[in-house]
Amino acid sequence: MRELNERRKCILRAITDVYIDTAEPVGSTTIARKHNLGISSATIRNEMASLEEEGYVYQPHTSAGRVPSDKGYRYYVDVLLEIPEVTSEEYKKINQLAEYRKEAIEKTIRRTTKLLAELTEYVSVAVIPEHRNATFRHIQLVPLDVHNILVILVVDPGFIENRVLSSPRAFSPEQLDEISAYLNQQLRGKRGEALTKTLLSELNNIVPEARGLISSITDIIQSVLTDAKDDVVVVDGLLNILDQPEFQDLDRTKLVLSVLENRKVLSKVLSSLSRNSGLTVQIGEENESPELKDFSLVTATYYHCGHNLGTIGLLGPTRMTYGRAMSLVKEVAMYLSELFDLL
Amino acid sequence: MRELNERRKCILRAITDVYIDTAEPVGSTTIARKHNLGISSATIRNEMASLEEEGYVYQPHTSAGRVPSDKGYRYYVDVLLEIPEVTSEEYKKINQLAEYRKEAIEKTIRRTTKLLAELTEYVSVAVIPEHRNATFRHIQLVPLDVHNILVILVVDPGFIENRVLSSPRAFSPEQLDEISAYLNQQLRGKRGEALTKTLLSELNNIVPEARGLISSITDIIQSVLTDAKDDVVVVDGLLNILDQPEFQDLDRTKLVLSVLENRKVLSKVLSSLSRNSGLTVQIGEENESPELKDFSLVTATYYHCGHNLGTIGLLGPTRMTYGRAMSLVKEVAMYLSELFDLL
DNA sequence: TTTAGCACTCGTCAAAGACGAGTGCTAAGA
DNA sequence: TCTTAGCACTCGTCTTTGACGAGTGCTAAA
Repeated sequence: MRELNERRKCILRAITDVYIDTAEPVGSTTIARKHNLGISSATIRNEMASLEEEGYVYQPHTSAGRVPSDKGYRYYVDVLLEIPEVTSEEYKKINQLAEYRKEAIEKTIRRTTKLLAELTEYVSVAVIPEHRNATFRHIQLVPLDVHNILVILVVDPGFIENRVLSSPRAFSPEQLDEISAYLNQQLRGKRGEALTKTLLSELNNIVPEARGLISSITDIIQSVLTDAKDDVVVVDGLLNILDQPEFQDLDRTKLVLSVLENRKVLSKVLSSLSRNSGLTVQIGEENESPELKDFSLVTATYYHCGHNLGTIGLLGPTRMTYGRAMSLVKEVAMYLSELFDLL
Repeated sequence: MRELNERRKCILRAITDVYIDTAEPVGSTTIARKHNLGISSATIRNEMASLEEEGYVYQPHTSAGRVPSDKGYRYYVDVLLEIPEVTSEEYKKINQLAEYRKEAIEKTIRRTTKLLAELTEYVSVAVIPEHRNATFRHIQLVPLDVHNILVILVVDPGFIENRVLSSPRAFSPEQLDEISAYLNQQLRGKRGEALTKTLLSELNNIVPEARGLISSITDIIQSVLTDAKDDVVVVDGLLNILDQPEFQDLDRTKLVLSVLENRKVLSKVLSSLSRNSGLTVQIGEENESPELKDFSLVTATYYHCGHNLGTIGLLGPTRMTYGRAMSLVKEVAMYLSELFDLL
């Protein structure tokens, strides 16, 4: 990408700023009036024509003003944009999330997603990491009544799984304790692979009557620790996009909403982004999925002890306020990482 | 409400059926043609005028056909409608919910709500009962590490609460066991009121070092068992209403969606309905909340051992397919009740 | 009591035209 | 060579107009 000269930079920035603000194609006179660059509208028109030739802006129709193209937004984000600080107001709200630190990780992420949606007018998304990288921390077997056993599995970092197992046979608390004690001793800090056949048969030897129960329990552990289930995608503020002027057309909006609602597309996109690190901006057609070609996606990954945990971000029209979105997303991801490191 | 004569019944039924199907005002000729009642359109026009006079139908404008009023729908539901059986297809899907029986009650209800939304083109809603009526079943304290203790509280029917407590002091597993054993022994099957000061001070005597921890734990129990938190309202298929032809106007739709999304209104309406028993149909202005005046709400309560547990239902335009909605909601509520009785 | 006939109402849709925002081009000035 | 005033031109938007038709209520005859 060739450098633009200073004047064209100014004009592109002006076009983008105004368009982000108004959602209307920006004409030469508007720029000449508002951003007094000491330049007439005619000159601006000439420069605009050049910018169009180079693909930074385009005209929706002949007699309209200019709108930034994906390439234009890209240049804007990479070169022209100054990322603002988050306001103290916002900072305060983000830090209030800590009140909920006592909940499981998943709820914290949901709450954070909600906050992002509330602070912006965009759709907030997050992947709650699958447990594939999780390690065993603790298992607890609680006899609920004669036939039902509550299995509580705690994995690192911070996930808690509850399942109820029904069994025709009754087991004594001691038997259950033996099973859980053994598992806790053997598996602590380990991954799913640690659940070997040897281990299993040894456990069966210790409590031979509980063969069936043991296999159910280890199934649960296995599935929680290693199964490649789909990442959980959290979406909040879906209806925010209804307030965006580009979604006045009901049919198109319905299409878009259904794409965002069913989550498959998002799951794919976010999962692939979670391999990146730091702050990422995907603009329009840069998105992997053609369904998102009218959207931009600002994401950041959050960590647990330096370990890539998941992705959180904002999805809006390409005409989004990149600066604010980027600063918020970054701040929130950093905050989450700090929070989880305390766990 | 006076009885209508047979012919008017037929005409009202025809108007309602056709209008529910097409969402277009129904003219006299349409009825004369489709439902050959052996009667001319002119006669039907006369009868329609009478029906209008009595308030069962109205004209959106002078030269339009007739549309059922709330009163008309009410008569239709009460007198004219035959409630169909659920199809075997639907029955099968409902019964597949049982596969998830092993999960906590809350998830089952969420899943059921989702199914209702998928089976219909309406918005599916449910109240997950607050725990106010819950009784204590079991508590388990799991030391996660030196400073964090996982509190697992199981209440009847079938709710499981997880909380993590951080404590500057370390406690031995034995101490934790003493606390939980005591609580389990004293509180089993009891309500929040059982958590008396006497009990608390006795517990403090048993493990005096854990005064702070004990008060955190009992706070949790207290809040889960008795605190008047808002009912959790589950909404699914919110976007289904976008497919309804009456919601083509984007502004109105946005308004409606925001009402349904924020849940306060729904919470109020559903909570008051949960006092009813059996199948309830609220039509248009019959709804407590003016925001729902264009909607009908079909709900049923579900039970646990004869005890009123919560409400589940469907929300659609007044022009909804009452028969199918009613049969589905009823079936689903019955199914849930049976399921929970097994717990 | 029913119904054919007819005048009347009124919403919808498409075509036509006014309007105006914005452009590109040209030519003159710095 | 760069800038800019001027101007003709384009084209989307909004409003007006009129044709169309679905549906009505009323009247009068069967």
